[in-house]
Amino acid sequence: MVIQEETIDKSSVIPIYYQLFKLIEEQIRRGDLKPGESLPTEHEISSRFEISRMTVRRAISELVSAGMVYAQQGRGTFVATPKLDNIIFELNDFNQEIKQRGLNYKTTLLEAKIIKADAELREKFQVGEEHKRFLYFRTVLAAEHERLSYEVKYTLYSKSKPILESELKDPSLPGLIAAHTEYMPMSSKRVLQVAACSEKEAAILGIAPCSPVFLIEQTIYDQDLKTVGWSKAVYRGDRYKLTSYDGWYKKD
Amino acid sequence: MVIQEETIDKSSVIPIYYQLFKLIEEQIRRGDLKPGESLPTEHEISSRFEISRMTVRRAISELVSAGMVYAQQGRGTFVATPKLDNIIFELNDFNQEIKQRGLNYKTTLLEAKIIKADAELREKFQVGEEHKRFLYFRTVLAAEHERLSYEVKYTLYSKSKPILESELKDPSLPGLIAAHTEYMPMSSKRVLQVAACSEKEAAILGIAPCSPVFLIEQTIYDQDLKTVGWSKAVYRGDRYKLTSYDGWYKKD
DNA sequence: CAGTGGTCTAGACCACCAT
DNA sequence: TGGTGGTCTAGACCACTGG
Repeated sequence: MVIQEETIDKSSVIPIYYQLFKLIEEQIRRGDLKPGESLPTEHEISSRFEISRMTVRRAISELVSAGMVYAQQGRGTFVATPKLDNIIFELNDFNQEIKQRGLNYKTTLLEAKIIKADAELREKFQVGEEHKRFLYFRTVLAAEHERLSYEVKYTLYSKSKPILESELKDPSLPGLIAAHTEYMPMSSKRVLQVAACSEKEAAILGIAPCSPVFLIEQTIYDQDLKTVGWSKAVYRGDRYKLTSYDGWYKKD
Repeated sequence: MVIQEETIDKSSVIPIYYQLFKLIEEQIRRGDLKPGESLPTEHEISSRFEISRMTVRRAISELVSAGMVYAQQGRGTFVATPKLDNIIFELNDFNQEIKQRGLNYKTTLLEAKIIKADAELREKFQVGEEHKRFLYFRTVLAAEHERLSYEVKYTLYSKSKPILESELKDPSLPGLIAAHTEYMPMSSKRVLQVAACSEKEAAILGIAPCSPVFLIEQTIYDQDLKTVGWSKAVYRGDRYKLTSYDGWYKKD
């Protein structure tokens, strides 16, 4: 497969590896290089453009990262088939979309208190009798006076700097834990389910009981995989959705 | 910050860059290197281990990919703070979990036919009067005689190799399109919502009407972003969930 | 200005694959 | 055995940051 030579400018401020990456990417997108076909060898590209093989490898490694080609030692480098059957839903924050719409959103703190550890909480946090106290608080997010989500959060309690109400309204539980406990959140697990909301949740969100909702439970761990935080969030099913893009979109 | 020297073995079959990557990763996990702290400079690591700076850079680039450090030109390289507020739900196939449980699952083809394009379909596929025919089919996935999901799928129809029933049962619509049309799927968009299932869907899945369900609509595009396939899938809310892990898990 | 990371070179040796 | 990608070297020059 012939790669156009005239589009590499070695004196450009744009890195050579990046120019080459874009060049090959474009050929794949246009269909000049089809899935399963092989790229020229690294040595061949290197000598054709009179650039170092290491620079060629840098360009190819970018293509590999983008999932557009794959390399096989001893055989060659080949154009990949777009994988469209993966599902990857990603968002920085479930509420980000709401915020980005520029709506007038507001977080309300419904309740916040120190509670005694009961058996269920100790089970969740895998702690014994020595931990008697947890911080417990509940928040509601609303936009344009419509309530959108309801969250219940728990963390291990440790006396430290006083916590401001504004901090409890911050959606980031890991951030709160990092700032106000001795623990450093290192990883987190989330489980997303659909559910019919309870009467209590329905009343808080102002929707009909049994309406379908997103339910996200988050568990936060420190570096020893000790549970240091837990939250359960309910999101109105008619106001949230997740969108995912797969394959080879151009995003230049 | 001191990095242990004795753990790099230049004669090992394990690449040097990988040993160094693991070495620094471990120090970050253990907390020897804390978020915000700087790594030794590339030159310093290079000379301390008596390895090339390019090799050091390779190790650091792996750490950057893992999200554990970030580099700033002219300043240095720093340990990142784990980002736990992202949400990334990922699965190769929404049904993969079901299959992995080793359950006896089965896909049933409910209906398959060539249909005339109506205005709604032409709108969805952004085609004019020239496309009169679409392939339309519906499938149900069951495991252990319990119906789990229901899917409705459309593709542009083009006369080609005959399609086997087994191919219509395959969950991959992009695969079917690649194999039996002139189009090459290159990208795809999915929207996930929660919904209360309709009476028809409830009857098919054997659940109560208005039960909460996952609803995933997928649109498949070719390289020119022309729509070449569309599907709508309904998944029982009480049988599916999405799990996401964030932060610095070890997965050795 | 000195020090940092970013790019690039022109080689080298190796493991792996196909023939 | 020859060709491929994987690793590694010992330099070089640059752009950017900070004092």
